[in-house]
Amino acid sequence: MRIGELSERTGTPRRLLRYYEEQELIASERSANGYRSYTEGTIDRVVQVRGLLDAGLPTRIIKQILPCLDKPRAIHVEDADPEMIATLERERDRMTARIDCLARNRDAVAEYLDAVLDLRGQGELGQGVDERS
Amino acid sequence: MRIGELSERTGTPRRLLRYYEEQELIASERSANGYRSYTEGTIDRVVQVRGLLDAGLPTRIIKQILPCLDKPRAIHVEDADPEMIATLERERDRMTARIDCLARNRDAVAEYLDAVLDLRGQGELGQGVDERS
DNA sequence: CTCCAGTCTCACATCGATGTGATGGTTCGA
DNA sequence: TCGAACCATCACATCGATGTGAGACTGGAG
Repeated sequence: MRIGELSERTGTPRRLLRYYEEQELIASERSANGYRSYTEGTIDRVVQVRGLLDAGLPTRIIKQILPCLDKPRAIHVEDADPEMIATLERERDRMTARIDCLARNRDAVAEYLDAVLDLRGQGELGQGVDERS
Repeated sequence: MRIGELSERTGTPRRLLRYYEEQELIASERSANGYRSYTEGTIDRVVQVRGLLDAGLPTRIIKQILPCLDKPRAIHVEDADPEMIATLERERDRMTARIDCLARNRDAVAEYLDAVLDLRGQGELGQGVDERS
């Protein structure tokens, strides 16, 4: 498919698809006329990339961890480079920290929301509960 | 405490502490001489803010969810504003999506790492583990 | 053939988070 | 009293992700 379709199907501006390619997060073939041509698989890839970007990872890191996810069972010698391994371990731990932080705060927000919605349901919201105008 | 100590104890540049205050993510008193003065509690607050920033939330959103976390049991009438509730629900769901995405990818990275480290342990890699100088 | 929609590249603008430096006031110990 | 080490504000720079528009090519529909 060409860039317009990929853009529509992933909800991603063309500009960003070109940017992701420049950052080597996605790849494309070129048709005879120079147009980019993507495979179906690129859709999932784009979604994944955007999810990671949204979760705060920079393209530099995403580029490094993506190869581990494509070919879950294929391990390449160059991947075993000690530096790369250290990077991956660091990022794994950072991701875990992020997850914990997000989960804690998400739970707190959810709890708060439940409490507020409870009050609304009971029509107790006026002077109610914690009083305090 | 003053800004220097807070900076050291949170590992956060002074510049950013002032920025967070400008964005209303943290608060400070002012001493007679105009110096900022923080309470012990500000340390946790800063850590929390930085965690959320690192997880991809913008200051605008952090500012909105922080009040729900401070006073877990105190619900204020103004918080029950339908718009605010909608915002919180949206953010809660976005955070959940982020968590899921991060967890999936973190697990994949971890799995990959385990596999690579296994190989190294068994010396099955290429010509030689890492053997390297 | 012409028009229009899609694509290309390139360059500049914006936005949020962060770095850095200038300039000046306060505190404190040698 | 002087200098070092704080602190203050203000302004400008940077960096990554993203927006936007110009100028040119391609290809299919009318």
